[in-house]
Amino acid sequence: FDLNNDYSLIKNTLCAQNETLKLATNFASGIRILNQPPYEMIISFIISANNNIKRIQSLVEKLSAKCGKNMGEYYAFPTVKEVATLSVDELKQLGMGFRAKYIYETTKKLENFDLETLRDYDTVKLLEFLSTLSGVGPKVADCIALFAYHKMDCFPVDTWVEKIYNSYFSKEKETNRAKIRQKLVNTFGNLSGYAQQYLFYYKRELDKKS
DNA sequence: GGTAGACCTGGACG
DNA sequence: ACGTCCAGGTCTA
Repeated sequence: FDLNNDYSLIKNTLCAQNETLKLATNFASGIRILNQPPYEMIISFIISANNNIKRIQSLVEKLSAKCGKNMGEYYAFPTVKEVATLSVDELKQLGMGFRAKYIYETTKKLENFDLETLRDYDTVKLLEFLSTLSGVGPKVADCIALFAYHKMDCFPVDTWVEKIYNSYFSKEKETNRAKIRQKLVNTFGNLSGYAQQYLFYYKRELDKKS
């Protein structure tokens, strides 16, 4: 948890942006941006591509059970060295599908790389590096930068954000996610990550009810 | 440099 | 029941 940040100040700033943010911050008031382990985020978000949340969770658990440390009640998310012992075929047997190759290649590349060194990078450099990993595109790179490296000037644009943008932030329909990202980051600056989280959960909850 | 299609898998939908 | 569609995108042509 990043308890050092003043969330009430952040919320007030975001509220002032527009009416949707006002609703979103009030609704999802308990949101916090976590600092998750980089490798775990990388693999988890590679798995998330063109997948549904239930299956994403299931696959993460299967991978953990396959090669993660037994913690008694559960299995820890495996280290890069542990995943590196698996073949593409074994990853496919877990149900990773076309992502098996991405996980394999990315893990091989990171096996002898210290992901902590990336903490010194600025956001642009970090995204640039992450994008070189197999299975990591713009959206996944943003998620890793935000959730593992706490880069708050990132705004991951997924299908939900695209819907939100076209519903509340734009008159004309925009499908180019790079453009959507650019506009949102221009709007929210260093609070982009927070805005994304508030809007994301707000929209998802909104759709559940209807 | 920007844009369609394909892509594992399994739960939901008709 | 059983084919079709779709899901927190990325890769390739």
